[in-house]
Amino acid sequence: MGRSSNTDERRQQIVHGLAQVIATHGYDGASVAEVARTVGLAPGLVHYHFKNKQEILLSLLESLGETLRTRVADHLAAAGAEPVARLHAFIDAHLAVDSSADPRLVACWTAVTAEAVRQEAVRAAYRKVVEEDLGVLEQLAKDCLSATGASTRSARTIAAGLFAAIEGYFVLASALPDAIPPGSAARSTRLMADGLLGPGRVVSKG
Amino acid sequence: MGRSSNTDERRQQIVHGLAQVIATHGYDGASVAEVARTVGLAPGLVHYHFKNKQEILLSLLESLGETLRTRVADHLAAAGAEPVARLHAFIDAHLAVDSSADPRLVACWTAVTAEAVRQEAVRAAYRKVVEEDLGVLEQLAKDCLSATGASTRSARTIAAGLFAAIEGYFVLASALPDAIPPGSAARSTRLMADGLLGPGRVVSKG
Amino acid sequence: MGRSSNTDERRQQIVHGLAQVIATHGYDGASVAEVARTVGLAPGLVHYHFKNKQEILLSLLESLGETLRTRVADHLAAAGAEPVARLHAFIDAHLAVDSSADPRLVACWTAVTAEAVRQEAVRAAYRKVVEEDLGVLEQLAKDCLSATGASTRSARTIAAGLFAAIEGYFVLASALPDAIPPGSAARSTRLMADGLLGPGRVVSKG
Amino acid sequence: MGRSSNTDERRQQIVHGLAQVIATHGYDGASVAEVARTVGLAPGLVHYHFKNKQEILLSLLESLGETLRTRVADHLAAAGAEPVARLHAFIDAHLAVDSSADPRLVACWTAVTAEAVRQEAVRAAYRKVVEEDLGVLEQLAKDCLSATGASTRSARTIAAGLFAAIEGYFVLASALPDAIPPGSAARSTRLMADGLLGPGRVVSKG
DNA sequence: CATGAATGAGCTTTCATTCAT
DNA sequence: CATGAATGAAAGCTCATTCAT
Repeated sequence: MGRSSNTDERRQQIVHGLAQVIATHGYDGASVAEVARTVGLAPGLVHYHFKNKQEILLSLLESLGETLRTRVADHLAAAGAEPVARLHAFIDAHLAVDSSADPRLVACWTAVTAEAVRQEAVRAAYRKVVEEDLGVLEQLAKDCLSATGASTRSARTIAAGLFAAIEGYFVLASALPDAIPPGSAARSTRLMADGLLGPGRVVSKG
Repeated sequence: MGRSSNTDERRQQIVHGLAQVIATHGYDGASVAEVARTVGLAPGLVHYHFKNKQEILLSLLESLGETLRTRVADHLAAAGAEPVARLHAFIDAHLAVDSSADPRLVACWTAVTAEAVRQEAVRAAYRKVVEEDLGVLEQLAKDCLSATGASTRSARTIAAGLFAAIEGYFVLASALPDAIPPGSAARSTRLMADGLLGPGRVVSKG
Repeated sequence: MGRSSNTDERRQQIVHGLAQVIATHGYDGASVAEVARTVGLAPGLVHYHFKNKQEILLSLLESLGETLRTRVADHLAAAGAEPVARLHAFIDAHLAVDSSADPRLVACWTAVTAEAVRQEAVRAAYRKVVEEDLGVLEQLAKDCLSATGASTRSARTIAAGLFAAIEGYFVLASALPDAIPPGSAARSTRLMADGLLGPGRVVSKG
Repeated sequence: MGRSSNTDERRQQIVHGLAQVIATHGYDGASVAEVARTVGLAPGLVHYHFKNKQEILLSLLESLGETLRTRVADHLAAAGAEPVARLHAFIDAHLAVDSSADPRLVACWTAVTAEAVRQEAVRAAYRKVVEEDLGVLEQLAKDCLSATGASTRSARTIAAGLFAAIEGYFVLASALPDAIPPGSAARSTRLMADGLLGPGRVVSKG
């Protein structure tokens, strides 16, 4: 009896709508009304499925995290066992412009990042996603260091640097796409990784 | 003749107010009223000196560009003639945490960047600032490459990569400061530069 | 024949839910959704059993009237035949803090009264309940007056005064409970009754 | 320079508007938009002068308290020194239907009372007004008791009872005006006072 | 130049009510 | 009877911008 629940798909629809609108208008500029219009729903329905606008954003963040996790897993699975190859695979998972890369997601991610700066709850969720990603990256860096007999002390710092480069490419891709020579992001980041892992590698205070 | 115009001073005050507020509330969250309150002016006065809120942002962007230009010039002047030292100076101008570094400016910059994504006029002004900075960086890269007898073809790509890393550190510093090992940003970026300039350096399509 | 209708039971449930919610949130603050949630029903079901929210309120008013009627009847039955004792019993039925007194009902009653001020239909139903109660009170006043050989002309006025005192205690109990010395309401009202019935008793225009 | 401030009169205007609307629609039913329309102001202006709707209500409560204080002072000033006469003057200040009595204010007061039940801040302000009024009433009761050589122990209880009667008449006047014999309220309340002050007067626990 | 009141559009959110299942 | 998703009309509130003084 009763209509069968379609809450999950509705929530997904709304999250998708927010992603669409955020990509071009930013979070503040994404009115609930337009999000609803974008996915063809009545405005009131949005708040039936989500307590408030922030909750949609948190849900979107979760979804972005999930997408990222999947991409990373897929690329790593295809990369084999060689540490550096795996590190490169991680970079490609984030920056390679392949068939499954969605420029809209990048714009979305940078908008979410901007919002994490000023909403505590968003920052917490953002931190979770980032730290998971950073954790994987740190482990990959460790493996690379170990393979050459180097100390793994700097793995975290290396991970942070590479993550910054990736995040920076995202921002640049959103704001000034033509400032990035086409196809250079993944390649350059691999070289930056080489630099971080090389003989002059970072050490703490000496 | 009547009292001398204080327009410039007022405009600076207002721009400064916007910077203050933007750093914590973002651009959308920065109401004209609060900006005025922050610098002790009447709300109406803001629109006497600026056509609209966006114009204040553009003025702020100009001011940020000026600050950046000065910092870079100062660091380069102190760096001497050695190409790699000059490149490191450029990096330090952006990332070194010294007495003249203002975390508020970083937050401000990332907020402005976010706005450049969606306002054409802001993007244009942002592009101008970034391209000037990128231009300097490209030249520094060229000098480094020339010094080793290498082709300068990849200078632009190298500049973009380093700029991305810097921008990424800015974003990370704003959103998740403790994800960056303290003091590591400038050092890591120098290593990334080494990687980009090294033997495996980027080449375009072959 | 199919399952027996449970409409009456459902209606009672819903009315009970409204009473619960009204007591703390007022009528406007009592959303249909929360009323339904309070009694564990689906929101849609409420409008199957009641045309609209007002109808639930009217039903609640009827229920409150019934409760009152019962309390008065019980107290009068236990009071014997002496007129003043019966009047005191009426007062106790409204104000005594005994095991069967429900502070929630008082809050509920005052909320309903407030609503009677602005909804015609509620006022009509409220009038019916009040006038029945007032009618009983007037008769009790008449009996007291007759017993002393006094004119019964002022019975209605006396009844109105006592009813006002009772209603006022209800309001005060809801809004500022600690303004009423504990246990004083019934006792004070009996004294007020003495005053109204006494030698200086009210007379109309002369 | 600049337009001279008219904030005070605007605030008064808005408070007056709320009083008008509240009297017929209750607090929840009084939309800010209608309040503004009632006094011929733009909707946005209301929130320029008041932080939110509740603040208007608190301001109204203050204004009602001031009106009450003035009425009581005026009546007491005209009453002379005789304790019972002064008590009667207090009652008249609240219940006499004279040229300065405003039925709208009564409706307003009952609506505010209803709101005090559920908004903490309103309750606090309401308590302040009521306790000042009750304090005066208690002192008047004490004076009456002292004049007859009786203990003043029950003054507070007497005051609460009379206040309840007054409040009850307010409620009744708002909800069912014709349930009160015209002109009887003040007279009956005086008699109730007689009863409370009489030989059977309230005593605590025996 | 400066003030701060005024405007009105637009936002998020709530909610009584309806309706497909 | 019952469910719970869907609707759409408010509501309170914010704010860039204008303007009388």
